[in-house]
Amino acid sequence: MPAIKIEPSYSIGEFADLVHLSAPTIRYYESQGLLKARRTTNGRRYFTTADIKWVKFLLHLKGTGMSISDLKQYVTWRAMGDGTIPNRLALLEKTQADFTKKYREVQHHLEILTDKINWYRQKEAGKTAGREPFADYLEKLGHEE
Amino acid sequence: MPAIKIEPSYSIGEFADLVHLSAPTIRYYESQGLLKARRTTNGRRYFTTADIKWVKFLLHLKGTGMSISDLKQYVTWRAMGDGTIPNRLALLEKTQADFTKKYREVQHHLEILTDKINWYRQKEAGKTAGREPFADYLEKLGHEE
DNA sequence: GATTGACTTAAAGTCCACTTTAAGTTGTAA
DNA sequence: TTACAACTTAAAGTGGACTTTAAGTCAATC
Repeated sequence: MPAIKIEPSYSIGEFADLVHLSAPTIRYYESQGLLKARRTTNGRRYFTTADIKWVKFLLHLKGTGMSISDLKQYVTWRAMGDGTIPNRLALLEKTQADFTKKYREVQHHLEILTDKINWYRQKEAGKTAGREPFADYLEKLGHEE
Repeated sequence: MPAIKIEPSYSIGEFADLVHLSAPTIRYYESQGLLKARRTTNGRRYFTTADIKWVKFLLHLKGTGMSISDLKQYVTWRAMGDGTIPNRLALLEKTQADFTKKYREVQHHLEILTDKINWYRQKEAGKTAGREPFADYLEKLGHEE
């Protein structure tokens, strides 16, 4: 029995598959300072389960609209220790506020799209006698603009 | 009293302001076939209230993720008459399906972001003794990954 | 021991949706 | 009538986030 548990390690190709990114994208992220890869003696990158968790979290942040440079700022602060928690918190709160605003906007776009789809369906079914303009239809639904 | 109501008409600059786009963007959209501008005798574009409605609708579609070329396809079918309603309906339904999927994904990203913000707040308040890893915190909330 | 596939780097290329530039024309106000 | 803002065109430039290319190294299999 080994006294210590051996952490699995992954080549860049394996790692890329695990986080559903391409190997060049991983290298690009590393070049941007979003992650750090360890190296084998002959210079090849390898990654651990902790890296997988980190990248997955990064992708969540990215998914809420943070740019690479926002993420880089976050990472920089993170590396500086707990003293920068207020900075990180402020950055995430701003991201959250911006994203929530956009989220409400696209929700409205989706409502209009859905209205239009239903309007076409009614039109196809001959229920509007093919005549009611979409604007009138929207107004009837209370979805102006 | 005039016998007919005169439709207001807008120069490209006025029109751009009304729909919150730039004049070059309006020209670009026209060049892509997304809208048609009428011209004065000396070649200047002018627009009407119908154009405003159309652009606003276009922007809703765009807001749900339709690309310029998707929109162009839609416009082309629209110009061909009611025979293409099934085509347009299918395009909008696909847009809706794709968008709904993305919408759910970003919703999840937002949840993780919110969890992280709350985790930082607790950490700042000294409530986790500065020790509970974020992964554990997530797990407690049932928000894995 | 030769081939194959995965890795290494730096740099150039791609895509989309605009935006900016350049060079010129036109309409209105002082 | 001269200034100036707003318009016209075609073409080139921008930004972000990768992706692709080129040229080479390394490890494992036949």
